[in-house]
Amino acid sequence: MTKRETTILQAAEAMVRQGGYNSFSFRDIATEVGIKSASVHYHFPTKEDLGAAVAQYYTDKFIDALGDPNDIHSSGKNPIESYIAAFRAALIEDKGMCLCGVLGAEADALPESVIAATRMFFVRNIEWLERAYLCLGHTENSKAAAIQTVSLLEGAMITSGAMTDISYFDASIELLKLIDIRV
Amino acid sequence: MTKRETTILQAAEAMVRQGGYNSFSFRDIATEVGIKSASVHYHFPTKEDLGAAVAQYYTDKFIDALGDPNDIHSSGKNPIESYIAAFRAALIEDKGMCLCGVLGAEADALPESVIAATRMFFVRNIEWLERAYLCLGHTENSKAAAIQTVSLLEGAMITSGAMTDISYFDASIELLKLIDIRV
DNA sequence: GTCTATAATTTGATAGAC
DNA sequence: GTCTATCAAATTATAGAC
Repeated sequence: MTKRETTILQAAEAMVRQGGYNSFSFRDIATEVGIKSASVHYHFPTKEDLGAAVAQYYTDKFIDALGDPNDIHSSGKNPIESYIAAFRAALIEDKGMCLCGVLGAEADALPESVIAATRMFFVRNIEWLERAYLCLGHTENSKAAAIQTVSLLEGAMITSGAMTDISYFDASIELLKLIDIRV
Repeated sequence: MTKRETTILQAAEAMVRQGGYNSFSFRDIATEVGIKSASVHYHFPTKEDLGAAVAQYYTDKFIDALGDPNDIHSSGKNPIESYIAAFRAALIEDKGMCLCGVLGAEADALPESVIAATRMFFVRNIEWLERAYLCLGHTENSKAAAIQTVSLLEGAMITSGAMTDISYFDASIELLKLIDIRV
């Protein structure tokens, strides 16, 4: 992945997170990056290529930023709280939805490879969360707790975004605290 | 609202729920309904008009189908279970996302009146849920419980849709049962 | 790698006949 | 209300020069 390609993916990420897969064009990306649309096609021949690449780029970046749940736990912190903080930061700092939450909502009309990349976001996040809950002692319900956590956070972003009020996000995630009492 | 306008809104609803606001055109709607695109413009002059109308149509239909939470409770049923069933039916029978969940995810790039109509979906759903939790005895946390419920259901639809596996929806909504123990 | 130029199609929208 | 006809702009994508 060259620097230019990374810059293109960053521009695409911002636009998908604001309005979805069909809300931007190759010209929009090109203008933002400071090149021409034909040059964007050189790096990503079709929009499907670009869509799948940005979903994978976002997922890699997101999972990488989380770090290892066991390491977080070993250092005395709660990995679930770290995970929640990652979503909250994405909502506040980037002022945007979760990229794969948006693509997931539009999934029925997306090209196959974009759907596949979007699905991988959820697979890898649920894997991460399951390991986090396991090291917190949830030996029986770790998979279910993981699914519940990612679902609630995706929904909290949407509710909060639709209401344009971060307090709806914070009110939503309070529900996650109830998972702990189930250990 | 004439029959023709209702038919147009139903076609638009299906398309938004499949792929979002920018995934369909006036021609798509016209073909589906069996008329020409100019005729669609006669009923809904701009796409913003159509978008706002379909969000309001969907919300009215959804809230109306729920009925009154007090009546449900009086008849011996749990209104929250009725609410969950409404979302599950929307996911299975229509094979689509929540229309306002999709629009909420795309909100940053939608026309003002479409965002406003989308926000009303969440306002009215939270109101309904708050009344439901109140009649179940949640006198202190009814608003928070309402927000948590709609967020989790919206997120459960996205996760389930992205994974194309309804079991992710069912695993997600198990978390709502924990709200009861908080009464 | 990036550009100019352009093809082929689609899009939201309007004018005016019936 | 619906149609034909049309428009101007935008869209994805390609060919070929530099």
